[in-house]
Amino acid sequence: MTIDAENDHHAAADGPLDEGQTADLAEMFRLLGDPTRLSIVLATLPGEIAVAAIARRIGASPSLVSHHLRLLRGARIVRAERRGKQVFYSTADGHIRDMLSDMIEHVGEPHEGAG
Amino acid sequence: MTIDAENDHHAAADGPLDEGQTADLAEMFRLLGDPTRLSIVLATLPGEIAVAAIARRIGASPSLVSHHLRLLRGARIVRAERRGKQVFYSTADGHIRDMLSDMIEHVGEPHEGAG
DNA sequence: TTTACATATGAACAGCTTTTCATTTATTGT
DNA sequence: ACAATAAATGAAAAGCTGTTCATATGTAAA
Repeated sequence: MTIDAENDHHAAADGPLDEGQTADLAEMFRLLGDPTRLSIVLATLPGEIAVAAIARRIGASPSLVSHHLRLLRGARIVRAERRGKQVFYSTADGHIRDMLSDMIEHVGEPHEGAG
Repeated sequence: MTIDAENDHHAAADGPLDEGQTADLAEMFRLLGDPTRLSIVLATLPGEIAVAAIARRIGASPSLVSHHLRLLRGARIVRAERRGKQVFYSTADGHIRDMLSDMIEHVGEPHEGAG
């Protein structure tokens, strides 16, 4: 056995990524693709922040923020840590932070053909 | 006046990005967040490719691919060029290509805490 | 235990999206 | 003009998602 199941499952040569990786990447994009949820993630970028603070910052109800945080936690985009009554959220790891920082830079830069 | 309207519009200090930029970024993520559409974009990454070729590659109907391509064109994620009967699509510009390349690398790398 | 606060969860509604199928437009060759 | 191929479009169906409101859980202090 030189190849394992992870690389094989009847891959349809989707491009540089196999079907599973493409699905994973899409799922991540999907979660970042809602403005409320993206704002929540961006709010966790500078450092730990509690649910109510996120809610105030982005102008949403704590309930809504909590619902979204559950999805983001599930996808390991954010990480939770309880301290007393509050739960502090932060961006899950360096990958996510780097990725988002790159994206944020890209958004600021000018478009081709818009000169 | 030291600040202009672009930076002011009663901005709720959303983080590093203003409300409009956050919405734009979310819209882009949203479009990449569907597996079919992401596969289509990935198929355009290596170079120009016609609609029917994309359809074959990802195993979807030409009609479906065309519908998705319209959305991707609208968001300037891909660019179209007709040559004869066929329409060749490619990734719109360097930003998008860089961003996606970065993402693809990130997807391949190991998770923290999954050692 | 009771009160108060912070967060999480469940159910339901409204609106949106993806997909399919049928049809149409564009282009080339006979 | 006609036929053949490639792509685009429109309408309708089926399923999914974001949001709200009401309620529950966890935590700390009185």
